[in-house]
Amino acid sequence: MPEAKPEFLKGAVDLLILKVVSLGPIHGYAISQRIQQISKDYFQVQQGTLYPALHRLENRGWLGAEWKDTDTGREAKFYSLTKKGRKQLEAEMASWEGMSNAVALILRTAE
Amino acid sequence: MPEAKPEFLKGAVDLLILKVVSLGPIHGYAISQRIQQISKDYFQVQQGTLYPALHRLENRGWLGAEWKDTDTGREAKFYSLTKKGRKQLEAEMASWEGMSNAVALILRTAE
DNA sequence: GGCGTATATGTCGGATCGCTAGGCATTGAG
DNA sequence: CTCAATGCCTAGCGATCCGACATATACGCC
Repeated sequence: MPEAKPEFLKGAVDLLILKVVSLGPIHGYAISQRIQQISKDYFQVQQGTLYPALHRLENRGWLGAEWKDTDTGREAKFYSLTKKGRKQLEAEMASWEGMSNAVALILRTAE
Repeated sequence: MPEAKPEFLKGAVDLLILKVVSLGPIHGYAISQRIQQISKDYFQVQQGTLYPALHRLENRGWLGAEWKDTDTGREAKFYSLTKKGRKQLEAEMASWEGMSNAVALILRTAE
C-alpha cells in the first residue's frame, strides 16, 4: 500500500482472492502479482497475508487446490473456485457493494 | 450489520466517526446513533467498538473532548475535530476513495 | 561451477481492532 | 417503583494483517 491505511484491507483480502481465482486456475504467487497488477500497485498482498488466507479459504471449502507445473516448468499449487466459493464470491461482492454505498452515504452527508 | 461481512468495517470506523464529528460537536452515544441513522441502519457501531475508538482518536490528537450538558439536561462528553483531526479526515477520505477504486478495478475485471 | 535474483510456498509472533458481555449511573414513562 | 433508554466505560476473545524468517528451485551471468 503506497500510504493508504492498510486497515481498509481487512476482510477485503478474501474478496480479492476469490475474484482473481474466479478468472481461472492460478497459483498463490501469481494471485498476489495479479492483484497488484490489476489494482495498479495499490494492493500488495504480503506473503504472510496471502498464504494463510489461501489456507483459510480452502478450509472453508471455497477454494480447491491442485499441484501442477507452471509455464516455467516448476511445481505450484493451483487454486480454483468451488461451487461454494462461487456463491461466496457473489455474497461478498454484494456485501462490499452495500458497505461501499453505506460509507458513501455518510461521507456525502453535509451539515 | 444486517448480514454483511463485519470485517469490511475494519479501519472504516475511524473514518466514519471523524466524518460525523466534523458535522459539529457531538457526544459518543449520539455518534453511534447518527452513523446508524445516516447509513439507514447499515452500520451499528457497538459500544465496545465506539468508546475505545473515541479514546484512540483522542489520544492521537484528532479529537478534542469536553463535558457539557445535553438538551435533556444530562452530562455527556462532546467531541470535536482538532486541526490535526481535520487533516486526518481528509487523508482518510482520500484513502478510502483510493481503496474503493482499487477494489472496483479488481471486481470489474473480466476474463 | 558459483552467485544472485526471481519464483514459489510456508510458519511464527506481535500488534491492531471489532465484538460480546459485563458494570455503573441517570432520566423519564408507565 | 420498575423498566427502557440514555450515557459512559473496561476486560477478554477471536480474527487477521504484517514483518521476518526459513526453504527450495530455475535461470542468467561471470
